[in-house]
Amino acid sequence: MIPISTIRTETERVKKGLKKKNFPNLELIDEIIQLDNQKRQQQTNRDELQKQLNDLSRQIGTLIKEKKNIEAEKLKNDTFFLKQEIQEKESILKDLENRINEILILLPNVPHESVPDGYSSQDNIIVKGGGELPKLDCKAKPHWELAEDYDLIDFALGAKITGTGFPVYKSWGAKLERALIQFFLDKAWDHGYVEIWPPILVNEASAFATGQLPDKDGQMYYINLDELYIIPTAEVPITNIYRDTIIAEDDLPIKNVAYTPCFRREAGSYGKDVRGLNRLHQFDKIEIVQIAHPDKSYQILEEMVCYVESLVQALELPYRIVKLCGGDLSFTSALTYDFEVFSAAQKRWLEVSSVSNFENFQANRMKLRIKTNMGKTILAHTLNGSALALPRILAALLENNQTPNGIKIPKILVKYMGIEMINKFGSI
RNA sequence: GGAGAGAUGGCAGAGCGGUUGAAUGCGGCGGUCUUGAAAACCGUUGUCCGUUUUUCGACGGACCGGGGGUUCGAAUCCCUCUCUCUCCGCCA
Repeated sequence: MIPISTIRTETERVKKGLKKKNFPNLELIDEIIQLDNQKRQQQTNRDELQKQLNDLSRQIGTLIKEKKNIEAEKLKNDTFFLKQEIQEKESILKDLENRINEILILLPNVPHESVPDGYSSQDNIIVKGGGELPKLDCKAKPHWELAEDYDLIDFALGAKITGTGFPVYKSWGAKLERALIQFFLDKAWDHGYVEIWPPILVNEASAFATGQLPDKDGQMYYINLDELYIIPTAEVPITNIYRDTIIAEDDLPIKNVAYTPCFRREAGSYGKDVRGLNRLHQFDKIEIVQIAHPDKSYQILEEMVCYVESLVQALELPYRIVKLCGGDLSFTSALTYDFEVFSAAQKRWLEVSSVSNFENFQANRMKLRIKTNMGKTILAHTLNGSALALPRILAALLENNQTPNGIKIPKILVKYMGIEMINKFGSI
């Protein structure tokens, strides 16, 4: 949620930013400023009346102590109209506040000034590429066929147990999944991220704080009986650790990493894009989260991008880093870099990570603040990134590393797998 | 799931209708003392909103788990929700 003070003091920047995000209702900005003016006016009035009442009450207190009951009763009568007036002002004030809030939660975050204009992924900018595209012969298979050939993943079985989009990993497929999780967690641990193993069900306040609600209501699974949401990403429980807290500047940056399964309803998805591991209802992801001082958050964003890059490099996957344009940016993000990995058999780039700076957008919602060394209390900046999401990494690994003799395990994972190659006759 | 107890400032812990934003202790910060440190002593110590100020600040309002009520006045009384603890039951 954009702080109202930002809207007030940087109106033009906010408008320009929201326009870049293709936000259609820019007139809401003017409306909110007007409402805010009214609200402050109203509060000043209310406070003044409240003061009068408090003064009277105090006087009544002293009078009663001095046994001057008649005078006290007189004063009591005086409070009647005052109270009524306060109540009126109070109710107007509340209405104004509610309306302001309603608008505020509808406004997406203001993008960073470096974010390119654009409407869709077509307009994103490729900032960097790396790794070599594998040369596969024309008989190369997509991962869903390889998964079946080597008995690694059973999509039909998952559909039987649960439904489509809930694959069953088996044998070396299961172990490969576990190896990746272990590798990603170990790597993050070595880079100073404190590991967290959080709940994967969260309450409404948490879902709201990170911005999933109200924006993504309907994309999350919801447990009606207990009014709990099943997390679409570890970002939700991890960032919410710091909801309603004030962190000392010297404790920054806070770096956390968590592995969790993630659940997304993906309502409205269909077609070839959802084949195999490309789009699932349940998948595994390692998420890194940082809480940072506003002055340092963009430097930290670059560091996080570098870190994620080191992961895809370690897995020897061809990748590219994409800077999202305004129209492709998520509701909460100010600047996002996507990582894409090349899936050789599908001949497509698959998104495997999204690294974002939310600036104070989430922090404002969840009242996550920093006590600076100067003694000031300011909103923190929050950042997070996938490091990494497993299914499409797995898809790319299977496809890119297929050989006539089996599927080659990347060197870095050999120690986790205990084998160098998955083949049809057991593995070596 | 059943029965009971409780929720107060960074922490511990008083207050149980009238200058109580809240005693006291610990912690934190500043100072005195010391070659330095410790100890001791003195001072200080939350958050949000608004008004005002060039800044420091000053003033006003709100906040004692959340919401509502009673009252001139509530941390204190009432209702309700949430959470925590203890005992019983169930259980990986």
